Formats: sequence, C-alpha cells, structure tokens
Amino acid sequence: MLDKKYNHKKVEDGKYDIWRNKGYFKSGDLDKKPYCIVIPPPNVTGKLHLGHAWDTTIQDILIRYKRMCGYDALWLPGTDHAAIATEVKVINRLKERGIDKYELGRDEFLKECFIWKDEHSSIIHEQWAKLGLSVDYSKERFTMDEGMQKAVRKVFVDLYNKGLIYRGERIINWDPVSKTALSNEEVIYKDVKGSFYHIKYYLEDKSDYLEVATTRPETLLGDTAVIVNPNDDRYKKYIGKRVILPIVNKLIPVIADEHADPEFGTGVVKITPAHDPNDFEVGNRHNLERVVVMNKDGTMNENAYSYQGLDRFECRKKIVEDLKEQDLLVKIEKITHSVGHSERTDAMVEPYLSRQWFVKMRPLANRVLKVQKDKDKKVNFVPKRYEKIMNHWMEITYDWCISRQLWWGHQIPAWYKGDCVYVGMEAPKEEGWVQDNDVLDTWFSSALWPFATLGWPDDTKMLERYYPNNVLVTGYDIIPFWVNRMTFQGLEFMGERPFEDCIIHGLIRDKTGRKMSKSLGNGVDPMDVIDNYGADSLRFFLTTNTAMGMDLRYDEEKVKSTWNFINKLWNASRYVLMNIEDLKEVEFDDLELEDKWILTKLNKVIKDVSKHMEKYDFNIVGNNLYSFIWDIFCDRYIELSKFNMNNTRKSVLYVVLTSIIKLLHPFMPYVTEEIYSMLPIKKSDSIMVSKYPEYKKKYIFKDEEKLVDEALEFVTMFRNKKQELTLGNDFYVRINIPNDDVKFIVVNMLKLHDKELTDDKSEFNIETITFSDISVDIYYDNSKNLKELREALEKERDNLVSSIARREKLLSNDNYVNKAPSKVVEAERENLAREKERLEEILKKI
RNA sequence: GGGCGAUUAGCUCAGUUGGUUAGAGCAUCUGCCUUACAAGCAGGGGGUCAUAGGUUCGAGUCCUAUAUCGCCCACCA
Repeated sequence: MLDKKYNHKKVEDGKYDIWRNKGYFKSGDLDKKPYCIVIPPPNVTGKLHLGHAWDTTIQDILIRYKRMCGYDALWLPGTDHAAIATEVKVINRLKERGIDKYELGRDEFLKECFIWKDEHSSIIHEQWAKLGLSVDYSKERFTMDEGMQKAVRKVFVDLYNKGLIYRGERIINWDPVSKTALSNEEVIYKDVKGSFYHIKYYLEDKSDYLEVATTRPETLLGDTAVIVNPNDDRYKKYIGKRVILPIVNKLIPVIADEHADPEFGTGVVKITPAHDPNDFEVGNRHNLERVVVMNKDGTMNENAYSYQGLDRFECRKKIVEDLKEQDLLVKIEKITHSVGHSERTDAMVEPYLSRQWFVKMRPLANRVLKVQKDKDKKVNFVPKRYEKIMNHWMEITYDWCISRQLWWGHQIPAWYKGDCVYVGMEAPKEEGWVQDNDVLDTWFSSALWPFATLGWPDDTKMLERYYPNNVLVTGYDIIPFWVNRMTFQGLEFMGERPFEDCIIHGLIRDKTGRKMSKSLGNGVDPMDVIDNYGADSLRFFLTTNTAMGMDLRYDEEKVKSTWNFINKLWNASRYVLMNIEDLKEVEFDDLELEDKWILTKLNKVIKDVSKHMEKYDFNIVGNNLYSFIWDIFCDRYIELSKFNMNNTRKSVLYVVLTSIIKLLHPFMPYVTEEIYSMLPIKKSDSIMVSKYPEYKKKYIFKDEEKLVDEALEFVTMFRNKKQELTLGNDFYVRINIPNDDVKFIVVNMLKLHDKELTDDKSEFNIETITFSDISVDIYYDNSKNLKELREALEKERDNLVSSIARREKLLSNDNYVNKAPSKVVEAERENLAREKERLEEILKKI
C-alpha cells in the first residue's frame, strides 16, 4: 500500500535508470511519424542552473507527450565546447595550480580542456537524469566531436569558396584579458562613469588651437588626423591646415568629414584609425595611416613613445598628467557613457585593428528575411513577437568576426605558406604549409547543430527523417547568438529552415525580480530544489506558472504548493487504488448520474489539454489539470463515490485516475509512473510508453452534467446558508427534488438522511433554498440570531435588486438581444428569472 | 534615438475567439482531527483590471495617447 504521505525521494529513486535501460528514450521506430527536438547543448563550463532546468523540461514535456501520442520522438542530446567560456575556466584553474597557459603549450593545454570537458559533461549527465529528461543517449553529440569537425570544415570551405568567408584587417572588439577577438554579440555594453577630456591641438604656427574632446586620451598617440564637419562655420577656416599632435609633436592634417557632428562635443574629432571603428572608416576615406599603439594584452607598444609598457589605463592617467603640465588640457568633464565589456572576462573591450576571418553576412541574412515572409517556410516563433528580434538582427547585422585567438575550439582550416593561403578540408600535401593558429567562434559550430548532429555533411537517413527539426526551445537572450545563426546556416546548407517552431521562454529571476547571477549570489541550484521537493514539483512549477515568453520569478512557496498538489494526487490515488484492488476489467454497464458527470468532465479536460499542448500553452494545461484533479475529481467525484461503491464506480475511478496520470505524465514523469505501476489493470509496462488519453464524444453527457453541476451548486449554497445561520446539527428539512438521483446526491453530500421533518414544527423559522429544480426548506429554531439574519436577508435583497435591474436593462436593449450569441442571452434570461424568484421569497420573509 | 514587454486581490501570477457577477496559488477570516489527504476538509472576505479618451449592444481583452518599471537594439569622438 502507498505511504500516507507522498515521498518524492522514494518515488523518484531508480526510475530513470529503469527507463533508460529498457530503451524507452530511444528513437528510430520507422513505422511511426518522426518528431525531433535537438537540445540546446549546454556549455561544458559548469553545472546546469534553473534556466537549463526550465528549458529542458519544456522539451521533455513535448517529447514525452509526442511519444505517448504515437510519434517516433527523437530528443537529441549533446554539449557545447564553449570555446572562450571554457578556455577562461581552464586558464583560471591552471592559475590556481600556478601554471601558465603559454608555458604549458597548446597540446598540453588542450589535454587539460578535455579533462575539464569530461568532468563537466558527466555532471551534466547526472543532472539530466535527476530532472528525468528522456533524451536519446545513443544519439548524443559534442560540438567538437569528429562529425562536427567535418561539418565545420565543410561549412568553412564552402563559404570561403562562395566568397562568403574572407580574411581581412578590420577594427574588431578585442578582449585584452583573453587576448582574442570577439563578435559584436559577445560585447556587453554597460554604462560607466568616465571623463570627457578636452585637449588643445595647436595649429602648426601655434597661432590658435582646436579643442578636441575625447574619452580615451591614450589613443591620441595613434592619431593621424583631426576632422571637422565641412558645414561647420566655426572650423571651415582650419580645413587643410595642420595641427600639432600633443605629446607626440607630430603634424597631422585637419580634414573635412561628415562624421564630425557639430552638435556633439566640440565638433572637432581626433581620428585614430587603428583604435576606433568609425575612425577606421574615416581613415579609409582619406587614406590615413593606421598606427597601432597597443599590445594584445592592453599595454602600450613601441609606438607609444615613453609610455611603452604601461597598461592602457595607467597610460591614460600619465598622459592626462603630462597634458596638464604642458597646459594642453582645457578641462575634464565628468560623463556617463556606455562602454563595451567582454561577455566572458568582463574586461573593457578595446577596438583594435587586426587581421581576422569574417563571414560576409548580407547575402545570408537576406535569404532569411526572404524566407520569413513565406508562412509555410518560415521559422514560427512562439510567442510570435520574438520573430521581430531575429528579423531586425538580419536587417542590421554586419560581418561576423569568427576567428578567435584561443586554443580550445575548431582550428581554422586555412594554411599559409609565405603569402599563399590554402583553405580546405585537409592540410595541403606539400611541405611548408602552416595551419592558422586561431580557432572559430563557438557559435560557428553550434549554428550547424540542427543538421550536423543528424549526420550532415553525409547524406544520412536520420538527416532525411528528422530535418527540419520540429521544435527548438530556448530563452530570448539566445536569439541573436544562436537562433539567428542556425537559421541562416540551415537555409544555406540544407535549403530549409532548421526547425518549424521556435519556442521562446524567458529568464529565471529571484523572488524580488532580480536576474539570477553568481555575482549577486542569488542563484538557486535546481538539484537542491529536487532534493527538497522532487523533480516533479520543480518541473510542474517551472512550466505552469507563467505564460510562454515571460520571465519567471523563482518562489519556493510555489514549489511547495506544487508539492502539495502532488501529495493530493498521491492521496487520491491511494483512495482509488485501495478501492479497486479487485478490479478485473472495466465495466461501464450501469453508469449512474455522477459517473456520467465525471466522464463528461474528464473528456472535456482531455480535449482542452490536448488542444493547449499543441499550442504550447502549458500554463493553461497546468491550470486545467490542477482544477480538474483537485476541485472536480477529489472534492466532488471521490466524495460521491463513497456513497455507493460498486464495480461500475470502481471502473470509473480507474479510468479517471489512469487518464489523469497520463495527462500529467509529461509534466511529472516520476510520480505518475509510480501510480501507474500500482494499477490493477495496465496495458503497458510503463506509463512512458502508454497511449495518451483521447477525447471520446460518447462520454459527453450534457444533461447529466448539468443536473450534477446544479446539485453541487446547490450543495454549496446549502452549506453556506447552514454556516451563515450557525445551525450546527440543530435543524430539519423538507426536501423537494423531483429527480431521485439528484436527490441521492444532495442528501448524501449534505448528510440529510435523518433530517427530514416528521412532526409539526410550525413554531420554527423556515428558510428555503432553491436552485433550478432543487428546493429544500430548512426548519430551525434560532431566535437568538434574528437580528443578524434579518441583516443578511436585507443585504441579499439589495444585491438582487441591483443585479435584476442590470439584467433587465441589458435584456431590454434590442441591440444586445439581436447581436449577442443566443446562448449568452438565454443564460441571462435564466439568471434573471431565478433572481426574481429568490427576491420574492426574501421579500415575503422580511 | 528605435523596438518590445509589463502594469489585474496584501504578495506572485493566469486570463484562450471581445460575452454571465474577472480567476488561481500563497496570505487572511470562520467552523471542522470527517476512514485518501490537517501539507487536509467546508464556507467566507478581499479588484475602479496603471491613467485618459475612443470603437462596440458589450472591453481586462481591440484602437489612440500618457505615466511608471523592465528588457533588447543602435549611437555615444
């Protein structure tokens, strides 16, 4: 027999291994329709957080649901090498051991990375298991495995041959801590307090000076011009002249260029083509020299004169001091401006001139924009609004810097010999070619995930069967990094969208609405939650407490209340199982009123739940199931079943319970499996591979449903009145219910068996409660409460009067009666009649 | 500067196609240890749906402004 209390640890223990060992997670049944989701591969940088738990639970729900609906459901798992993120972690770990990356050397360093990767993928595997995720381990991939290497090289070579990958010298975002280039997406702009330094750039003849304002005075060492707007009357006379570059004492030209905004700063801009993307463009327009003044680690280089060797921020301080000393500093203005920081190291990003590999984005992005206009071929975002995020990115994107000066990742398949470049799948045969040292942005490989994991570039059966994937699930913060890139790569290499639907969820926040982060220390470990409340509670909480696409506040109280819900389910199951132990087969021969009622309610829920599962409205599914199980099944039907337990009733209890746990299974796999295993009759070895409930119209009994609904409504009214009158047990009734089955329900629910009036009680007060065809007179002697009673009646009268007035006004409106659906109008009329009746009764009493 | 979202009970959130008197969980009040469950049961109270207009027979829902909070993108010499 089941424990009296739900014990999540006992229930969840061991089940995952059984499922896995029995092969339930495996896909590939060719007789079934395919359904495929690829997991967003978690980075092998650390443990999974609540966001992962949320993301993967959504996918597991879909996979389990589709599997039960008879699909060949493939959920393909894997992990991401996460180039820079992992490299930073491994470097830090080595540092703790006193080891430097460069001293260790590339090969040894990569060995350390693989050790790290193995450790963390096994942590991730354990966590997946705890969460109950039914991923198909036989198809597991890693973004740097052999197949991915092949895919990555093929994509690189093909894009190169099409002219969509090129190598060039550009201003890129440079991370001086990791000493690598970054893409725009890897730069986080933060508002920081800084200064606007106004500096004097004297004219050649020292007759006058131009006031230049800059936030980065140290870059003046690399200035090669000063520009003013050609229409700026203040400065027209200086165009063509030369100014003396402070500190350096070099002459640089004053040039006219539209880039200078007369409204901003002083209207005079110093131009450092090697250290600013805009200046780089200006430099190109005017053929300016590019002077790089920094090293890769952010220190000043040999072009920085006496500042060589200083860190960039030290150099800034020193230069400002020196300018002051030479009376070249006009003023320092305190300002707040936004400055780019590295996503991974948080270092201030330096715009830096360097030779890198780029993907030419325009043609690829245009293809996406075109396909997104075709409703049969586009990626459908859920919620729809997120489509705009991708489309906008496609409209404004510029070339993607893909080379990283790291060691952990896909090494670029380009080889150099002198000035020659070779790009190919393999190294050139001849001697003397040296491969590019750099690796690719980690997103370059994950962009291929939806098809490379299915065997591409080989022409595999899996690829044909599961591409495009049906669904991708991810958070809105990942759209620019990943969703966008999968979409253009999918279109480019497979000729089709990577997935039909893209489900976007929000971010997890703490109870007060702050983003969960390590620095705030407000993170919650999903494994702790599972320990305290079970994976089922966590999963149900995560997926049913918010509308799709919205952020979710983690609230332990809500997880607790989910646990209570499961405890309720547990005890309802206990009741049912206790009563149906001897049930051999389902018999529906003589269904009674209440049986028909619950079967109707059940089938309505099945219909509703199925509809909303298809629309990914899991919060609605959750609410429907919660209220059906608690309010309808437990509070009503189970109570009714106690009055006349027989084989039909047992059969109905069995059917309803079985359906409930199946409907809940995608959300709470463990507890539903436990209950399923105890059913006296079952068609499958596991609920996982059982058949999802189907809506059956023959079990919709509209009339019976209405009768019981009314009976139960009456029961509530009666109980309410009983408490209002503080009757206790001290009352008698005269029952007037034409339908015997309804009477049976009312009498039993209200325990009125011995309460029927026998002798004369004419001195008693009488209160009549009526609802539809049900009417009961309550006889009671309660003179002490007379005043309160009168007040209650008067209050009810007032409410009725105003409600009746409202309804009459509404019904006298021809527009309403003619235009509103007849069902609505009819209900309005019924209510009006009922209220009028009740009002009459009350008036008699007062 | 451009875009998106939120604003509903004390708190956290739902609210499906515009349709009865706007729902849930938690909290709160009253009465109950009732043979599945006191982590429970029964019954209550609690809302000007941010504000102002508009469309409609009818608006939390659609339209137009405004306010506050949050996020994304772009710019920031």
